[in-house]
Amino acid sequence: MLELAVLGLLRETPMHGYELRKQLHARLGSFRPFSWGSLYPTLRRLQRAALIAEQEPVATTSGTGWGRQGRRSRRVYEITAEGKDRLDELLGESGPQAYDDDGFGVHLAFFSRTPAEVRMRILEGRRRRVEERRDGLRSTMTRAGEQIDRYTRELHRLGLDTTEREVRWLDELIDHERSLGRGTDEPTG
Amino acid sequence: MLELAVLGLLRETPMHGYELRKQLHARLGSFRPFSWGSLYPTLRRLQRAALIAEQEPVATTSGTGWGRQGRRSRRVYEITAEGKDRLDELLGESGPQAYDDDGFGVHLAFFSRTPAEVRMRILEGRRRRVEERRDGLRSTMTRAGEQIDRYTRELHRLGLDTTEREVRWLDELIDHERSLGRGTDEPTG
DNA sequence: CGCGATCATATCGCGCCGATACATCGGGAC
DNA sequence: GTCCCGATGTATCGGCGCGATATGATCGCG
Repeated sequence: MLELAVLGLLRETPMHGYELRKQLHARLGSFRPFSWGSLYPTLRRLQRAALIAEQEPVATTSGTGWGRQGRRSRRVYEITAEGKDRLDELLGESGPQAYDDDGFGVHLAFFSRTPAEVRMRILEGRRRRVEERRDGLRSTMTRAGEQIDRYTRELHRLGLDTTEREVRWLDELIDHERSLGRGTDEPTG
Repeated sequence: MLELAVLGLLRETPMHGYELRKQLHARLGSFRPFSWGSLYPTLRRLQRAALIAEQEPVATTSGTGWGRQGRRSRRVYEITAEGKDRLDELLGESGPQAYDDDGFGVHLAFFSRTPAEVRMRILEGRRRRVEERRDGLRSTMTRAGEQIDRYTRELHRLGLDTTEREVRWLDELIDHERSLGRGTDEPTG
């Protein structure tokens, strides 16, 4: 997940870790609030795998590298050719992890780069997933409605409401995707 | 989190791992779908810490222990005295992890055993948390509404709707708690 | 000139997940 | 009768992400 997010951001522009995390938060908000403890190890891992590379300090004419007013150590990363391939590979996946609670938000945040038919598969997979959850909640509430703890019942009630709304929300997105496919709509960035 | 859930269930009745997980799902549904890879290691850990204990096969009168038609190896666990203490300790906590996305559902599923004033603190903490998230989404959407990717905007729209509803839902629960405190309502198990 | 806030990187242990393996048992197909 | 399938049941392994925590530079403010 973080791998996809980092590669997706670095494809747009080189950045250092701190900035990366701010951008991540701007896009994903609290859907996936990655922490430092994930980010830095991931950067190391991606670097070792040569999917990203650290830009050299680049001594300027007057040059102490980072020097002058630049921060002492500020590792700016850029995506490599292999990294781009890997990103495309990740973007092309539409398996369960692509519509998990965890993964769906991340994928959606980089949907513009995702091929249209993969987008469709992910949205439909997510829809199926959320429907399952909704149906499970419904049957639990109706069938065993009597013997369930009050608080648990409330929790399920909220879950039912949430899932119903997400299904409707997904339907809107799917409709929009379809209309894009028919060329009816302008693909507004 | 799993520790709390397992101790909470075993306090009610002894069970083996498989059954434990089914019960967990019945209560938590997809709020916290714990996997085998979590459950069994956790049982081992709790057993090592002597918070739970494995019941002996107990040779019956006709007795081959599990034998006859019983499953070959079916480890039935029960909570120990230390386990009960630990459960009370966990139930009494109202820190951040008690109203995290992850932890809140689990706590709520065992709210009946939670002291009333702790319940209140958890509900209010959760409310504050969800409000923060809601406000963050609002400002992101209004302030940077123009330059945001369409899909990201949709994601935030769903999040905003969800958080607004959860706040209202929490208000209902809080009201109910307050009415319980005033003794107006029957504490229906 | 000192001080706190922000910027910035990093590490460590641990909880949890997904995949996978394996063995037993009940029941329906044939 | 037997053969296979699906449910029951336990278990492990690698790896990811989290929370806590440490450390230091830099900036703005008084």
